Amino acid sequence: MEPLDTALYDRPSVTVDVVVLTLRGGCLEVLLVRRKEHPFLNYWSLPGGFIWKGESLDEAAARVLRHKAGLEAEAGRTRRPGGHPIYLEQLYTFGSPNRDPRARVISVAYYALVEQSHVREISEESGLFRLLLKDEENVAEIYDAKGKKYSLAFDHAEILAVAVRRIRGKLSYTPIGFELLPERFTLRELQAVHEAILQKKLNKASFRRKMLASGLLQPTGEFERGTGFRPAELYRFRREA
Amino acid sequence: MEPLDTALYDRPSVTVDVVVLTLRGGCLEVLLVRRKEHPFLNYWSLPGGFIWKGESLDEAAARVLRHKAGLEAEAGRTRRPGGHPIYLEQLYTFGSPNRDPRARVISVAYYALVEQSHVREISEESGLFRLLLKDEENVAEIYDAKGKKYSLAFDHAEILAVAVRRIRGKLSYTPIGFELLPERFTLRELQAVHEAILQKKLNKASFRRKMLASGLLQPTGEFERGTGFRPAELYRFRREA
DNA sequence: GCAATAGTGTCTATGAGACAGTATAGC
DNA sequence: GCTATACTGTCTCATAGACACTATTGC
Repeated sequence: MEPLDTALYDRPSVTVDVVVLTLRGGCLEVLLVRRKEHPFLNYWSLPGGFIWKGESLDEAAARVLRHKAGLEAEAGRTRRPGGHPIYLEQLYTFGSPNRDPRARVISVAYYALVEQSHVREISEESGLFRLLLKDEENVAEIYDAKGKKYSLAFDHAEILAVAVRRIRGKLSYTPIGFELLPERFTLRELQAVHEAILQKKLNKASFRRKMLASGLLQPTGEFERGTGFRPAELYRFRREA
Repeated sequence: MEPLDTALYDRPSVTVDVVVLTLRGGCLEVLLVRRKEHPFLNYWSLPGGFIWKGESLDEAAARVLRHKAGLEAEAGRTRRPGGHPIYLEQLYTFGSPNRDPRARVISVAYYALVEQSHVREISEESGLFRLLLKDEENVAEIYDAKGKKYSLAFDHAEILAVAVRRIRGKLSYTPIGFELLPERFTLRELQAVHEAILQKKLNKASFRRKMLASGLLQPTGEFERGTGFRPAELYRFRREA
């Protein structure tokens, strides 16, 4: 077997960028990190990194999640601190020839769904930003808590747009809203997650019926406490199904 | 701006592989090419190629479609010989560290939907093969016209499995079946496409209602000829919608 | 009792499947 | 007339939205 002649072709660098999504205050938010290098010095950007030798794409994404987002992970099986895995899925691969001004860099984008309490608080180097995607737009908009708008490094605003569209589409046939909630949650909380992602109000009775009929929710027999009104039952996601 | 230090990281080669799907004899088929090099010498494989400098991933996929599958294309806008574009979409990126025994090769897979008459006839170097994906399997099976089964090069049987699952999912919320048919077609032909992809019989009246209600079909006022039974009206896909 | 939300029941509209019935081509 | 398929009408069933009604908590 002769060695592969790679000199004839472009030899791009390949990175993995991870869109870490969470829910806070009824809004979809994304974890961004501040760049410490040129180009786009001091711009906010998606956490990412180059692929290492001997590492699969999934493993690289889990490593980025662990090192850059502080989310515990095992090789290939990223886990929440609590124990069960963080939702992590490949999104799309971005490879416009000039998306990085330094060199040819192809980015395999992933997205992760994380419960808000597991994400580090905002700091100088990283933070959660509100994520807004208008219909018909192909770039997402990013705001901090004060409502200030930011431009992102590279084509990361486009990657975010693809991520939001993907999760909206996915939600319409899969109830992945769980992944943004603690292990036990009420149906009201789950409905709020769906409403925040889909950006529209849902019918309460219908939402309950559909969720319970799916067989994916397991009632725990326990209830909320100290709500000031009738407490709702807590459910758990049946991951085996 | 300092140059990117790429020596610290793995520098994989990046290829594009295209799953060209078509419909023949009521079955989903895929275009494969025979390898002329090691590894997997003489094995059938997906048409593919390395990414060139200055070329986007979409453009690379269109080029592979044009050169290796003989399907006319313009930069970024692959077109059928007749005039309207061939459906071409990014599928998934495969990057297991040992998927190519020679070197680290990451493959960005695309899939294309093509009318059967536009695909070259079977030859020594390329041909159409019947494509079968069993439930719960993560590799597809490949058969020639005589029913002989083949093993594919690299992880291409896995790529095909992902492609079949993607098109099945897509069909349930988008009527991409057109893309496998000539410009004008009957509702019976369209239904046959859906049945072949989804691997199940559909209700005729219901299928008609749904398709006509979608507003995506334009009646031409013309009819089939020489069928031996009542001829059906020919429809056209309204691409502007 | 009041406020607020949990959880249920009922009506309606919509859309899919089943199936029968009429229409139209070649023979 | 016969056959095969096109195309339509109707019934039923499942599901979603609308909305009202009862239940349960803290105050």
